[in-house]
Amino acid sequence: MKHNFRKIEEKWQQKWEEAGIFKAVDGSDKPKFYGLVEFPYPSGAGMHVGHIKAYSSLEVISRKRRMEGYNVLFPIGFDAFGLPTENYAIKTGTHPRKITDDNIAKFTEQLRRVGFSFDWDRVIDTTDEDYYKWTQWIFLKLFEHGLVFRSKALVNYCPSCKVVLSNEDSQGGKCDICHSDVVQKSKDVWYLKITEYADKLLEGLDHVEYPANVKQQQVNWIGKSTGAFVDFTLDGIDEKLEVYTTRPDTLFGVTFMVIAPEHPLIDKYAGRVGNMAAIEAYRSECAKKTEFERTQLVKDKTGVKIDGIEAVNPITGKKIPVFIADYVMMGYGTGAIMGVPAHDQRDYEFAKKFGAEIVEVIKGGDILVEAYSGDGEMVNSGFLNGYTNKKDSIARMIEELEKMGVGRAGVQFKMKDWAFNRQRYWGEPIPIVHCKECGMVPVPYEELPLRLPKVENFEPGTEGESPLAKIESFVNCTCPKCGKPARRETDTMPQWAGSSWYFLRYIDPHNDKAFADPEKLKYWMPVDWYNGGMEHVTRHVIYSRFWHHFLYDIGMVNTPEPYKKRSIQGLILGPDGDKMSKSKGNVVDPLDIVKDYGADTLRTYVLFMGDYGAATPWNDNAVKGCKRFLERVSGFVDIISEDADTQKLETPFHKTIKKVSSDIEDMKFNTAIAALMTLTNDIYAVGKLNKEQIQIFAKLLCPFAPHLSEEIWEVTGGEGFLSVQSWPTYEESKTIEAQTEIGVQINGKLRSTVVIPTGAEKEEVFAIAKADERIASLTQGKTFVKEIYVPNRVVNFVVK
RNA sequence: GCAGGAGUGGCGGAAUGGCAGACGCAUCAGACUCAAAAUCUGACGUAGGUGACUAUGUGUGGGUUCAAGUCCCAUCUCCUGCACCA
Repeated sequence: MKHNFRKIEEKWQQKWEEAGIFKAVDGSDKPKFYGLVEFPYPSGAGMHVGHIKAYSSLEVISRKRRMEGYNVLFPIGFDAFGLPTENYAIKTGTHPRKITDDNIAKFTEQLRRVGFSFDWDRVIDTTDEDYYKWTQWIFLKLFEHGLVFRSKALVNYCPSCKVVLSNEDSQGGKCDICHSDVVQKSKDVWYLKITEYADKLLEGLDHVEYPANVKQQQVNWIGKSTGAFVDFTLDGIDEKLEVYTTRPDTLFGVTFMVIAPEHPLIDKYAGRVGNMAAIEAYRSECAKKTEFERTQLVKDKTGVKIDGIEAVNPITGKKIPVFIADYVMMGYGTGAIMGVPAHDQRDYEFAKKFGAEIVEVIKGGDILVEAYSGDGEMVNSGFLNGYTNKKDSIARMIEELEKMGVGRAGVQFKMKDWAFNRQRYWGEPIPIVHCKECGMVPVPYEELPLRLPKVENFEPGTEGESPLAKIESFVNCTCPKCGKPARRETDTMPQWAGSSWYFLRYIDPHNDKAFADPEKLKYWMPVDWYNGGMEHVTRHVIYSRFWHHFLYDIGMVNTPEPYKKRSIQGLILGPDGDKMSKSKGNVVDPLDIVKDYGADTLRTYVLFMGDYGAATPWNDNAVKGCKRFLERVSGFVDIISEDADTQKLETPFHKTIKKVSSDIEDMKFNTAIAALMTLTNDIYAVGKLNKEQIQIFAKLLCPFAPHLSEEIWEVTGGEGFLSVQSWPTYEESKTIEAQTEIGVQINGKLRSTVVIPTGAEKEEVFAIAKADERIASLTQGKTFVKEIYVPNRVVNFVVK
């Protein structure tokens, strides 16, 4: 049979759609499988081969699950709010709604042509008002439960996009969208209190199957540390200066304090400060630097001593100087630290430069050379002298501090609250009204969705206010509480809002009474397997876990963790080994591959090209190799025979069923496909195969190359769709060959191979090996010291 | 600096401590062809040998073991994430 991929791919895509065989069934009594892939952002560029690889893993697993008798939910949708669309709208003067609709149509067409077995009845679009109604609903629930607050803060601001960015969106000091430098700006910001869930997010990791590096990255991101808050006093002023430290037991070694340049203490006591001019100069210098510069540059410690203010060590009563320095961040801990130069390298460098005293309190290092942060005996530390265990000395110090009322055990997280507003048009409006009388008032639930007004001009204001602020009819409203005139919030939610709960909406996408029916949620959740990219580990995955934990706490979902298992796909690099990018011109368009080689070839290649989790360069020739493989499979149809010779293939078939089945579960798609290629070579070596065998082969190939497999199933007289036939099974006993070739080593070096009956006794194997001509001649006149046999693998004779 | 991962032919990559290089690509030779493409057959880590074979070989240096790509110690390089986090 000729592999006419153009004809058969169109044919089967149409048939699948007409028959609706990939639709998930609500209320089924079959076991369920919920396979999830990260829904795409529908950009104007269309799909990328990376999307194909990202979806292919769960496509294969979902197809296998269906054949194994599961009720499978394998949905797709579009995460369509966001800046790229809005920027394109501004540039072209086209409404983002139209751009989004066009792009979704384009993506949909592309996805269909690859033959993915998505349930197309459940497609969602985060910009659809029936969808974002529920995004707003969840926001109001968060608001109702005190997890939303507003605060003036230094924020990451992108001057080019004119938008406030979260920490997650400005990693490395660059805007995630346009890559310009981010600056610090003071703004009113909506925050979601994700930090309140830091412990739950950390603890939840113990109950999910994520790859070790993914877990580790989330642990680092959350950055929990335990320690203590200690109150220093200021000499002659009735004021506390609170610090956070992980080593309160080094309190006897504190010789100075440092506060962040932005610390409010300075302005409060400006009158007492003798060198305010110098301090102001230093502060404005710091303000010019971005956070990136402040944290990234390897540089000398800088700072200024505050004249006229001294702190008092609560334990020793000693007076110590106070500095401002930019190595202390306002955003972590209390914005103030106690300087322990003997045991903290940063404090050490600072002390050296500014001439502060260095007092050793832990023995074990050489404080003349560098700070010592290891363990050791406590010295110069009053009641702590003689302690050698860090845990004990910390516990004792906290006990003392608590007794004295000047300190307490505490926990800090690196994770910060989630900045949750953007000054942009193309996002979910934040459903809050500002009333002079009542303050911030939530829009009543029954008024949702709060729709985006129609706008002609999407340009944000020069000071970064939202385009919505210019729409009087939107802004002016009445307070839902007191009925007096009020103003609407004009900021919108960030890109990450819609994707924080989308997997719940797939379960019941058309429900207009709730975001999803509780019974359906109970049946389908949690997501059994979620595949996506490494880049979302500290953003989308954390955010969505947070929302889901919250929904669990208010009784809206039945599990705390949304995703049971997470896997990560590796990047597809350009043929030159560089990351694919338009500017390098090394981007491969999946539709070109579909046109030239077929969807089955594309699907097979992206999984065969290498380890699924690793970054692998694209190789056009290797694509042809996969095409050649499928053509050889196609040729099986012409060599069907009910000849007895085909029995030679029994063992290879059972072996392959076993290997393909387990490799798919382990995401070792490359070796699964290799096993099918090996079997193909075996089949051509025999020269024929029977009908049962070709149908088994088609089933094994079906998750990878479903169009060709369906075609083979049909032309060999298979009934119905192959995609819903049962997955082949194997018998362990039939995966074993009657005879096995094993290696024979002398002193660990391979010298010969012999054929033994599989599972033969040790003694028999030794006899066969010794009878081998080469072995016999090499061991002639030598003494056998030791004889080792690894069943069905290798024999090793140790001789002298 | 901290954490995680990876270094295997010309290339992508396989190998529960047990015959390194499965499978594919590229290359070379042969068949078919007027010829080319496609297809089929064979060779294909490196060095030596006509040859059966011999030596050598998984970043580097040690070690454990009858046996190491795999385990241990040290070291170099690369990738990914975090990073003055007190």
